[in-house]
Amino acid sequence: MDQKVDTRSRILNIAEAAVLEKGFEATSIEEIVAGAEISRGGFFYHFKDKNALARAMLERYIDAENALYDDLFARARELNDDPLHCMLIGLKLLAEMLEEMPTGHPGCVIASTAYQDRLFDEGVRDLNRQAILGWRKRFRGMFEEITQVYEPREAVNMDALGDMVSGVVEGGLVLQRALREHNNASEQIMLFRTYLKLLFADKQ
Amino acid sequence: MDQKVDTRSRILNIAEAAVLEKGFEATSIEEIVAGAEISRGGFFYHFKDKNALARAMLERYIDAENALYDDLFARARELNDDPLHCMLIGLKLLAEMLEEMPTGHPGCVIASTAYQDRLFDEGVRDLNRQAILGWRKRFRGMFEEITQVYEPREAVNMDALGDMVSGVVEGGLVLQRALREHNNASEQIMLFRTYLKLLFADKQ
DNA sequence: ATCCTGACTGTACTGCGAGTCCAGTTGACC
DNA sequence: GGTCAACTGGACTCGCAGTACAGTCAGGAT
Repeated sequence: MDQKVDTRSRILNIAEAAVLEKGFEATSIEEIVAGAEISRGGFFYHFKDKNALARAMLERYIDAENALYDDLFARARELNDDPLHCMLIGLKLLAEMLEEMPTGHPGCVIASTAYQDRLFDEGVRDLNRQAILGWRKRFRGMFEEITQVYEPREAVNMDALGDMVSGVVEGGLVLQRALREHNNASEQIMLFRTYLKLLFADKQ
Repeated sequence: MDQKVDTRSRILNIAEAAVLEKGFEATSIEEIVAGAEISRGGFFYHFKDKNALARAMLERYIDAENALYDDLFARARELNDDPLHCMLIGLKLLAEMLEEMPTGHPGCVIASTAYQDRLFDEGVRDLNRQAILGWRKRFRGMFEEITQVYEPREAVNMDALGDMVSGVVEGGLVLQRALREHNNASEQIMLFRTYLKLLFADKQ
């Protein structure tokens, strides 16, 4: 129970790698079971269909992403107590993290899921939606803290600004994937960081 | 030859609507031929396989998008000769255009293709890449014109800033699609517009 | 009038992958 | 020794992509 990873997790690991590399539809159950060294029957024992697999993968991915953000901004907070600088440091850390991934970031499952959503059931779609709404709330909260200290130079909708973090990451990953370049996402985050510096230049 | 749309275009129209609504994989040749009222043989007469269809669709989509940008910024230029204001007006027009689409923007084929790229051959992938590089060049050119008149408050990489237009649109469309909201993309564009206003605030 | 060609129709076939069904095996723990 | 969870293995259906090919049909070219 400690030495060998349990089968379900092994399936998820193999599937995640394959799906991030080539997409959900292009990944066959055949190759997943081959990679995990189980039988087709074994796969369907754990997941009633591909939809259930997608759902489990998405849940795991979202949890990991949230844990990453928690960690990143906690570290940033340790370095600087000012909410703006905390945000700026967190974004820098995020950008660095994306750059350090040798093959480039695996690519956000959110976008991939969004564009193939007819393949999935309502549960999967809703999971996706809730994840983005969660990030909106997280970042809007951080931006509201900033506005208590800094006067924004231009009026902006805080929900939209919160969404922009996710949007810039997603958009950057799309570019990176399509262009086959390696640091578009981190560059885009750094540009967004500059935006925040310009927006919150003056203390209240 | 005038009255009825030729079969190839009819196939592309039907396919485009279906693909934008539910994705490429989820669209079967069966339903395309049913919609276009032709036989399966007829379909394969025009397109050797689904890949050729994807390629033709992408070509048409990219041409349309480029024509749209040409038109938008030409109109903006008529309204104001200053390169910054031309850019700001063009983005406003783009945002308005996205909002006016009742069902929301169909969703950019670029992102969709990027995340399913293993389904496609090198030709399709390259088409995608070239399109984004074209937009990078277009917007970088516009930003360089702006910097000849306005001093940017912060140093930014002009290629990355050019990419940010595409990235913000793509990212916004991903959010919109996943959230099932209607104006995220236009909101994101307006936020990016504010960024430019802050970045190029002072004349040289 | 005839021939040719481009644009199809219609049918029959292969092959792959998802998903179902189910009978049987194996190892752990109670 | 019995029970149960975690499988294996094989046979089957179904939908869809793609192949193959024979035949039809309208409209020029000669």
